[in-house]
Amino acid sequence: MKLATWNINGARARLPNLLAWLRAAKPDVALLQEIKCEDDKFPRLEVEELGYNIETHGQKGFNGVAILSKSRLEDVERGLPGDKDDAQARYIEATVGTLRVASLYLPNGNPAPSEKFDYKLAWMDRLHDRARALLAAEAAFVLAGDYNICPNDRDVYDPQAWENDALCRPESRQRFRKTLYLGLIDAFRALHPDETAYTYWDYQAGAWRKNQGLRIDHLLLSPLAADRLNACEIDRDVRGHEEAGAKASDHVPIWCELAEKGRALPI
DNA sequence: ATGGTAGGAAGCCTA
Repeated sequence: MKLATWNINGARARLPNLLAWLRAAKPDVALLQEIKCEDDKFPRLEVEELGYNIETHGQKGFNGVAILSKSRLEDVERGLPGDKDDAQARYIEATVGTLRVASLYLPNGNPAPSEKFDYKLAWMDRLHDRARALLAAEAAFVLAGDYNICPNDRDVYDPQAWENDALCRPESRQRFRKTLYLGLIDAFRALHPDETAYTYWDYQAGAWRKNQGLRIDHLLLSPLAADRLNACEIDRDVRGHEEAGAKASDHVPIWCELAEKGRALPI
């Protein structure tokens, strides 16, 4: 199965781009972030016409996440556990076949330090606890989305210029590593250990033209999911695609291909 | 070069 994640930066403004990409890339599961609308405003009919089931966790104006799946979605959970007062729509989880998937939009956290940075770090601690609970249940799972984290300097076009940004701060990277050290793998980095590749280019200052990007969108796989990992790639060209007059998102899709069943280990 | 661009809301905020 092909599982993709994409921060589309507005589901309604980006509908032509979303439909064109779904037709071309044909993911079995697509995890979306920043739909920027309430659940009843999501362009449901147009996406359903392409054969997708849809579950959203939206809010007015900002944030908002969704899961699209060609097969049935079960046991949908909205919101990241651990703070019942958190009103921001940044997390949705569901089961597709035997796989648990989450679409997550991790807080940006700038400026650092600030209340926003504290919220980011607390959110990362909650994500760590959620990953630990899923591991304890021995589930095959993928936690994917816009992590707003550059894991290493290799993932930043200008590490020195970004060293005090919330996306690169040691506190942010430490928490990302802590979750990886539970036993999850960063699918792209596992298959492309030395490659410099980005998933985001700012709209401003000609960042795309100058290839001044960041790798901040990630697919984290549990051991049972990682055993099935065949490929992981970034749809980089999408950054330059206008569709029917709609500008590109500042993020591009990243996807992985998972074998349907566990493979024998190549010993 | 301390600007630049975009989406959604609504007469700014978030990224």
